[in-house]
Amino acid sequence: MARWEPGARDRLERAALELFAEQGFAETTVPQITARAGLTTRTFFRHFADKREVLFAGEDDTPALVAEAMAAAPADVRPMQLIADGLPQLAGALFEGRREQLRNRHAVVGADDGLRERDLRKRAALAEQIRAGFLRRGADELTATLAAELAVTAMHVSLARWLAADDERALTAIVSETLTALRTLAAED
Amino acid sequence: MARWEPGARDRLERAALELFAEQGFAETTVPQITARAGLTTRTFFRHFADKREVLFAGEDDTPALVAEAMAAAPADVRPMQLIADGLPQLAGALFEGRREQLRNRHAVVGADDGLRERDLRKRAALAEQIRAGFLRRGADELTATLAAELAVTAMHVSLARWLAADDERALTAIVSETLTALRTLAAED
DNA sequence: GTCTATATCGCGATAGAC
DNA sequence: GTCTATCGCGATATAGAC
Repeated sequence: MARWEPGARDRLERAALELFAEQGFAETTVPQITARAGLTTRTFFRHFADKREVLFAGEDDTPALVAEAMAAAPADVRPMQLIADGLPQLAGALFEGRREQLRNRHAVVGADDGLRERDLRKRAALAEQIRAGFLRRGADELTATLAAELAVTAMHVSLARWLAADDERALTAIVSETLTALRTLAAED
Repeated sequence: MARWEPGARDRLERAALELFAEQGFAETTVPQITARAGLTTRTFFRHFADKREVLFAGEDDTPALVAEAMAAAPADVRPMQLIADGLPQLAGALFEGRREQLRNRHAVVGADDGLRERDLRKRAALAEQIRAGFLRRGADELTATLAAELAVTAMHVSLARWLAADDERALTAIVSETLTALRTLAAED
């Protein structure tokens, strides 16, 4: 018998999610989480930098998938083309199939200012990564920055629409639609 | 003689800014700030929700100016048109003339993760306000959301370019240029 | 694992403005 | 009087140091 059960990180995540849903994020303390998971406060902070982070640990593979997608495209594909071709698929790969779980998480995050801040920071970090990717592909500074912001915006707007929808439309389709709307809007005038 | 000096909020802001510049944000404690301002810790938290907020109090008139600009435009002006016409002016009104001050603040904010988060949240709140404005002007949900995100993105990218530039180009011109680049990018393919 | 600094905020009281 | 800014005390949680 091991001195400690394996999967501490997992149990912490689960316990936290449950408690956040039951009592709200701000009302839940780290000692409560660790008590439910059968661990100590110290252990919690060894796995997560702060209390918020436990909610965002699930998204940790996003950067790798993004990097992969950006590196895989032929060198002559231009930014907007890459976004139009790659973003719908990427969104599908990242989120499709976990709609209910993401809906819960979205509700918890949306209900707390501090969590929204963290969410925003993750999004900004992603934009920065994409921007770097476009620069590496030869785009100029301004184009790379704007394309990255555009991609991240399209992604999160699409995700929100997908989670809010009653029907079962594929996220992939919603992303494409959002991108089209964005291009129509920009062309307007 | 008054039991307390007036302008507590102002003194707190000033003291905080000084200390942040002298020692950095994370290294400055609220008791230090209140000591310098001649007040108590409790008073600080009655004026500012948390330590970060003291750095963003200066931007408090932005929402009013935005609301005014959106309400002033004729009803038949479409979102992209409104942005192209209004954003450069708005940016000028909000920031022009305080370049050095904004550069300092930008450096302080950029050096701390927590402050970046707060900055992002302010930006998100602004986007939400603009989105509501477009909805009130009759835009559909998706268009309103995208137009708002586009406007806020163009603004902050422009601001960053303006602050980073060596020359003395007007912010107004940079905003217009950024918007053009964004539209060119979106049209690409 | 333990110890500790300090951020955060609730409560009740008070002083002056209107 | 009522309202608002302020104060002192104290409780609790987070997060980093040892």
